Amino acid sequence: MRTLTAELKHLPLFAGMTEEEIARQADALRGFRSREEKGNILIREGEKTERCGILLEGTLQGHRVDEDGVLSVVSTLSAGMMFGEILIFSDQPSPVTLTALTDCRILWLGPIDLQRTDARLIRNLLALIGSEYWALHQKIRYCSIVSLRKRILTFLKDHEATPKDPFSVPFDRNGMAAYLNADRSALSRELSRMRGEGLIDYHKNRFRLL
Amino acid sequence: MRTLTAELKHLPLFAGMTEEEIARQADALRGFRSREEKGNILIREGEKTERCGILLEGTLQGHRVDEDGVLSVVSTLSAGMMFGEILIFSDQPSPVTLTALTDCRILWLGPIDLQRTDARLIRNLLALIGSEYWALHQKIRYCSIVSLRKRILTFLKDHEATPKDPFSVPFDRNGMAAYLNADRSALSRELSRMRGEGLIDYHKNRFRLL
DNA sequence: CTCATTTCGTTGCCAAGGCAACAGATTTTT
DNA sequence: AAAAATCTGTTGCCTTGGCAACGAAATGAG
Repeated sequence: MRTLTAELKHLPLFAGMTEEEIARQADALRGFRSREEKGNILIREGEKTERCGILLEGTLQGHRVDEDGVLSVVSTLSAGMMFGEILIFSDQPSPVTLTALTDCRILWLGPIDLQRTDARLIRNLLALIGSEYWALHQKIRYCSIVSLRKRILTFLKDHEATPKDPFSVPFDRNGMAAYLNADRSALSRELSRMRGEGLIDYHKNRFRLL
Repeated sequence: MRTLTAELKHLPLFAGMTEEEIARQADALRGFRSREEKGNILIREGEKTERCGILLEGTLQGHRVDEDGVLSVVSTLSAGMMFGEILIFSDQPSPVTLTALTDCRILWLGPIDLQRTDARLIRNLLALIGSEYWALHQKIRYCSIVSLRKRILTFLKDHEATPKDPFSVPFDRNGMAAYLNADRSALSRELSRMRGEGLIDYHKNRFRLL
């Protein structure tokens, strides 16, 4: 673990720390790497965990399936993002199931001994928690919009980097529908209506607001 | 501030700490008390803050109003709960507006210097963040249930302390509707249907599952 | 290349529930 | 206590969008 800190120094968790500090902290944090195949489940809904992780490579998805089998996608994680870091300090079970959407490389951390942890790292950790908290609020924002059209538009606007330019969303139709709590066919229908009215243009997961 | 630690030692944030430690930490945390009248806004959506707080007495509500004036209630806080503790370590703006639903007493804390903060207190803080995170996931769980009836039932089950016993929910009809993302009249209609079918019984904000 | 599998679009049907409007009940104000 | 304001229930109307079913397109496997 004390090797390969080069890959770690660009991670938000280690921001502002020297390689030496990182190596020492990663040691104290009991870090180790693993590979996960597409489809693997990293954390199951309802389970507790004492480890959190950083996604070094690949894509993860946090989701939940209700009694009727309806899939609800809560989050999508891309490289550099962290997961489980909120769980390990409370004894709450995981609210979602975390699955590898592609082959992944993970850096696992924990259990974390706060006494031995750098204040700088704790600050970074808290900032990361803030981001995740924010993402969750976004999801709630979408959920609480009644009209599907407005829900879609809000979602798209939030993903638009610069006005009028095309952009990608990190979902296929199914995923997008599950994230927006909508029926896939209803989503398709509404999207093509919106294209018909000249509001948007799109192809696959690339969109453009007009 | 170094007085009146008696009231603080039962707060989750100070769990497991001696009065002496609490007094020292509360000092380091720049704590001070304030009173807020019913209707006061403590934090406004979109604003950043470097202070967080603990609700010593009263009730707070976190909510958001969309462009069309639709109210969405995100959380309700009762005495002992904390707010804003996630915000102060990230530079995210507040995702909700926090309003006093009744007259309140608040203990304000921050800005927090992590270097000078007890590890025990940080652990407590992280545990509290975990609870809030969990509550947010609950809200998402409700949101993502399509059928209003199931949404109501899930919500009620989560508030039922012991099976078959009556229990209160911390909302009036309007609040409950806003929290469940439903129309108030639709909620009333569904509730009386459910009563008609012998599923539940209720009066005002007291319910019973049958 | 062919067959299989997954993904995406389309459309008809229909029920859930949003919306508006009103009435009774309850609470607060004066 | 009277009046005002707020809260809750009820009901009719009608749109939104869930559901199912199917075909086309795209992707992948053998």
